[in-house]
Amino acid sequence: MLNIREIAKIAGVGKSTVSRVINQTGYVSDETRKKIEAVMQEYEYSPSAVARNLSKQQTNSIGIIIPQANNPFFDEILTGVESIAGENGYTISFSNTANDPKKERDAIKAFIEQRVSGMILQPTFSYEDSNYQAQLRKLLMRLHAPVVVVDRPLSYPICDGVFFDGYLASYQATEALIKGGNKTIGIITGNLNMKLAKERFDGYLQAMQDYSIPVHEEYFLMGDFTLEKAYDLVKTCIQEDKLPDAMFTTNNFATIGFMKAIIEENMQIGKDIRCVSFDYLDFADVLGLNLSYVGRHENMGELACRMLIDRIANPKLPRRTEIVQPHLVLKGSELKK
DNA sequence: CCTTATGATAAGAAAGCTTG
DNA sequence: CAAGCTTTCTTATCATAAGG
Repeated sequence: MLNIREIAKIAGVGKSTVSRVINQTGYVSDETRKKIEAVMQEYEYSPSAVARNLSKQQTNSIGIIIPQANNPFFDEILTGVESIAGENGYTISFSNTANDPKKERDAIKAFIEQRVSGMILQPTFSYEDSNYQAQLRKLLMRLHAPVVVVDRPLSYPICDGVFFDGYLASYQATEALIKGGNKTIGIITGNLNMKLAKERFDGYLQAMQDYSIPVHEEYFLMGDFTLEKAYDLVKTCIQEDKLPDAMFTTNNFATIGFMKAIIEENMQIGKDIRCVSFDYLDFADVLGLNLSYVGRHENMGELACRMLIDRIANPKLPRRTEIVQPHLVLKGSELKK
């Protein structure tokens, strides 16, 4: 494989000139530029990213950290980041933390060593813990690159962020179930110590209150955003014959656990019980479930990546926070016939 | 003396080699 | 045996030259 020096020799110019052609910087006459381009094409020259990174002391890559790669919602974020990064000439490095703060720290350290140009971080479940945040802050200082936090807001924000109005989303989802004619509406929550889970519960409660729908505590299924827990809770409900008219499932795993239990009992969503889910599951369409859901109005990954690239180009911008709005999609599973 | 154009050189990390 | 130079490849910076 040829290097820049050999290309320069063949073209009969200095390697600085070749470098200027590659990077479209500085002064190069039209004539020499064409000549160099012809040589580069003929010998299929491609610059060494290794040497380029060494020289520039950075990699033109964006690090992305996601807590749970098997959740379709996080996949959506990842896909969004990747597409915007690609359009702008960045590559991405990916790390999955499985919600483990230690793994997250290791991932950030690896990105520090890689000299990433920026990082998109979706923190672990510990995101509200002040110890965790103090450690995180220290590490992020060492990164010397901008960071955008996604989906889980730190209580002491230290960088740009893209978040979601989960309260409003839950309100709208619950409202859809109410307008769908359901009299008793249950909810599968996450751990309510988490702000993210709490606001979804609060949005539900507010909608119920605004429409004067009585709430029954037996329909509050206190879950933890896992499939197994949601499954167990719904199973118990069915066995005790205490299923409400409709269920609002507040994350993807709650939805899947719920569906598993329902399908296992030979019940049909839309017929035996209504449902609106938080976030979109494409396989629900494949199964013909007509599952209504409240999704995100914009792709949070795309938004975060644009924000990060802006910040890399312009480090002195004031700190920015964007709140993505909900997007309700009704397909029929909310209607009591 | 400024603009355009080009080449020489240092810097960047680390392994391998040479020299004292 | 250790200090120091070379090598890898590219970019950024500086120096230089020509032409207006």
